[in-house]
Amino acid sequence: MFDRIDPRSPTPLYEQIAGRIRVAIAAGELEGGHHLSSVRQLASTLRVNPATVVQAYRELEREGFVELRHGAGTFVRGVSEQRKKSERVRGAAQLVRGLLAEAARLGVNGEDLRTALNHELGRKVP
Amino acid sequence: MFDRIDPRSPTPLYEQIAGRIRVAIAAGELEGGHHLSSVRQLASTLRVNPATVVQAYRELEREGFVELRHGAGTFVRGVSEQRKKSERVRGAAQLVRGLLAEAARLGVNGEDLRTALNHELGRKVP
DNA sequence: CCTACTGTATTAGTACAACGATACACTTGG
DNA sequence: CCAAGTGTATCGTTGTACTAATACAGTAGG
Repeated sequence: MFDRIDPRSPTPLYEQIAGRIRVAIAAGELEGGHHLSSVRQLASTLRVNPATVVQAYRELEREGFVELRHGAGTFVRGVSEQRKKSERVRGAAQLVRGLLAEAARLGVNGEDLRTALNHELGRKVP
Repeated sequence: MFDRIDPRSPTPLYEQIAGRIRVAIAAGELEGGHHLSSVRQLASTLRVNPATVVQAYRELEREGFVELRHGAGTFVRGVSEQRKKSERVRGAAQLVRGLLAEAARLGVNGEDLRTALNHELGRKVP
């Protein structure tokens, strides 16, 4: 799962790590109860400091994807499909609000954004 | 135009300043050739360091909105409607690509984004 | 039980962006 | 010509995000 992790990327290491695991969970590759690699183990695999892995795990915990159990390990939290969907919707809404704020700053209107998004997604309008 | 500028906002001062001017130009409130406030003048109005205003002006210059003339002042550049539109489209595309990258990191798919955007814009599908 | 494993907490170092201070160089109007 | 006003360049201080280092505390299997 961690073939390539790039220390020179502008996106922080802990974000890269959290990102991989997050999409794996969202995609259903990791099921609820799955025991993730320990902080030290993953850190040594990635040639990274344990604290960095902790930061990634903590972020996933805040988002409700995993559970950290002191002394035991870190486990994927079981989430219903319903919950997953509503989480995605919530996340999408938040992203879009950020996008709109940014666009307003730049003087770009919503219609331009919609056009651009449709273009980027391949123009198939539902 | 600068009723409120917030030093404690997470968005940098120079971004706030550039943002105001940018939308004013994009909206046509400031026409080509308009002489903007001088660096020092605007700085003193905003209770901010001149260098901060310079940074804002420079950003607008890179984006082609204004022109800085040494010793003379800073002026709004005349841009054709055509150019304005293509600039908006380019900006929108860039924003959307950023959005998609962010969404991929979070495990949110394009359809969710489209739905969220339509929802946020009031559902009217062209 | 107790050892070897787990996460936790605190601190430090590094890099970088933001902002400010100050001295410099160009333009323009009188 | 030159003084007043303009942008320019450079440096220093501050705050913050990222990563690492190290010592602490809980859990569980032999």
